[in-house]
Amino acid sequence: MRRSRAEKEKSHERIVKAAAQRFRERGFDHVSVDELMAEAGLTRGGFYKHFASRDALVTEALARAFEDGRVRLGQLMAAAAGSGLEACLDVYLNETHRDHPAQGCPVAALIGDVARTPPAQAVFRENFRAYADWVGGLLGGARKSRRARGIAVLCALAGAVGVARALGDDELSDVALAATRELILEAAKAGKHSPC
Amino acid sequence: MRRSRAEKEKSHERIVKAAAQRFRERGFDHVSVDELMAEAGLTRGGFYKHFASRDALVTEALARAFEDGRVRLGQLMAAAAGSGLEACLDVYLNETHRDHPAQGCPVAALIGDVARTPPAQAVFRENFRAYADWVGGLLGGARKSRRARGIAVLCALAGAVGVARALGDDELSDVALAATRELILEAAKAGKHSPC
DNA sequence: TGTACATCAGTGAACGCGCGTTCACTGATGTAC
DNA sequence: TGTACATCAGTGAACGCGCGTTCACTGATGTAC
Repeated sequence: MRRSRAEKEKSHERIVKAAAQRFRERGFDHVSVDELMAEAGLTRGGFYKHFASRDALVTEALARAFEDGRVRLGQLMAAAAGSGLEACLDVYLNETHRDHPAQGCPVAALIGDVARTPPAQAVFRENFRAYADWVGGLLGGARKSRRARGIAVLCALAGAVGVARALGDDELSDVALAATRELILEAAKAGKHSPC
Repeated sequence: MRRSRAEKEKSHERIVKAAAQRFRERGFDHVSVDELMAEAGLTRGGFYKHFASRDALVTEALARAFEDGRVRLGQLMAAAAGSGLEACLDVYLNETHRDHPAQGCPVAALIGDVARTPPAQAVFRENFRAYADWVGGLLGGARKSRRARGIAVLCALAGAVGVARALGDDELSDVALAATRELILEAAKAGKHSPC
């Protein structure tokens, strides 16, 4: 039976929210429309009242994942001891983030999938740029190079968490997180008072 | 009709070789058994004379991809101007590597897939460790911390190439590669004569 | 070296399953008067 | 405010397709004598 506009919007939200989490958890594939609709308390058939295709949901869910990530990062940074770069590293490079991709950074969770899903790349690009600029803002040193250095730091962060997840429960997994922290801090220190 | 043992081995090689390339190119999914058998000049039905299951091929192909990568890296390093860390960065962080995942580093191409494919993780772990130690050997500074720093550098490298691929043709893609080069060089310099 | 038989690499059709998408239908919502 | 009708959110069955896996079959290879 028909539902009110407000209820439709709520349903839409629930689908996108579920997708943003499940996609980060298991990738764009390995999550079925059926499963997402069930998690949103609906059934298969209604999906196309909300999205033109599964790919359309992928795009929207990716944008939502970046938004989630921003919000969550904000919360954690506010709670972290101190602030700035070190707080960011603490919040990103830890086991909780590694073990809970569904609530984590979409860059770490979805680079591989995005590389093979052209329709999602525009959303990825825009949001990656914003993330990188935010990270760049935490760095000292020359203002002009901050965007570039922000990008490099974000690549290193995502690479470390991605590798840590691929390594599973190994001890190397923890080393990857800790060593990346040191790598970034050393580079940041060197970047601050340029030639030493 | 039956083939000789030598021919079977050649067939096996062709399948694994094709798989090692296609998997890096498009991920573990998005490559069908049919396609791989065809690329090896065979037909679907014979697959199970070579592998117990598709997953078994995934594992074997991942190991092969690491081997390929090692060989290729060796060749390119030998041809590169100078050697050591800078040659490694030149060889890894460039557009050719970004645009040809099939011949490239399995860490950059497959971290996401491996994280979601437990049976492949043992192979990944072993080979990642070997790669990281090799990279660590290119770094100066304290011997004890070289493994850890090698791991961090490899994470940063893979993260940069992974992100560059996800960004597609954007200018940010080139920035990610160049900025990661700088990040690693700065960190390596700082790491050499520890506190400055 | 030659012969007879078992083995088995490779073929191509078929099976079964999951999944994205479509469709006829229901009945509450939204709208026009 | 009330009534009549069109709209459309959500349902559940069905369709079509791709893919991993199985299977009966073929004929060259490997082996035992």
